[in-house]
Amino acid sequence: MKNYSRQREEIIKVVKDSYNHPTAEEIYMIVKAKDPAVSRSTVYRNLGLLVESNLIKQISMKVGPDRYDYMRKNHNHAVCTKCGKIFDFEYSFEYDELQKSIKEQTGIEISNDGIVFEGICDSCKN
Amino acid sequence: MKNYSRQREEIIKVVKDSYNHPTAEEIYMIVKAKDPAVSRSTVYRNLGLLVESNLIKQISMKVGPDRYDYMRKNHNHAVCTKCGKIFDFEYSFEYDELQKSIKEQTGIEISNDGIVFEGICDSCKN
DNA sequence: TTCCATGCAAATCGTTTGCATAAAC
DNA sequence: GTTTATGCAAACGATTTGCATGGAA
Repeated sequence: MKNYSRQREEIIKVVKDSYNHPTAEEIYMIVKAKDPAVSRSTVYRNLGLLVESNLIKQISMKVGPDRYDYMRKNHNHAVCTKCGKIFDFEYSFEYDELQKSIKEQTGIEISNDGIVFEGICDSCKN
Repeated sequence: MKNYSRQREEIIKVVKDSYNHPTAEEIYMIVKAKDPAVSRSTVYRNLGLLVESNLIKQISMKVGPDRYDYMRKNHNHAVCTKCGKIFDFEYSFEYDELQKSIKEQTGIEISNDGIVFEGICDSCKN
């Protein structure tokens, strides 16, 4: 992410303005509406860069394509493993203790948003 | 999963005997060593069925193919988002409270193994 | 003898890559 | 003028599907 680009600027804007965890394809469609010449690879490439620089978060699940989330205040994600819908929620953990325990047992250092909660959502339960 | 099949039996056995969270491909290779005629689709199809009937657990990550885990006692998974390695660990949460909170805020009902912890492992930190 | 599971190959889906061109610095 | 980012199309990896066949109940 060394050089500025009009496309990247727009991609950031789109993710930032989306509060529904869009997929790469959805982001591509929105950007394309404004700039019909944009290519899918540009979207993928930039999403990758933005994730690396911690500007956005990438959420992978069993079901469907990855989704992206602009980094705002601390919140967690609960994912429906049937339909792939993502819900935000807030909950304060004993992070310190949990982190320490995981670190000791596995060597892995997790962050607040390194926890994904999976389950079945209301509408899929029927 | 209505009818018995020799192939399924072997697939279950392989996952059960693997303590390293194998991928579908890895499972396929092991089964194929015993039964060269087995097909990849059979492995995929059966893994899907076994996940549905809660005999095994499917773990998806940002990196690489899904991995499978035979259902034993309660343990959690910490995934390295760089190399995809999965570590087991044990930690007792305040599940009831957490579950209730998520349920209230999102409608999602999670189970113990519906929590995946993501971070960077020791060897990838270098 | 009626389903259900299999094997094979082709198709699909999400994503990445190679390469020539265009834009940033 | 030298990078770096783009657009396109082709390649890719993981998984799913359609269809004919073989095995289970």
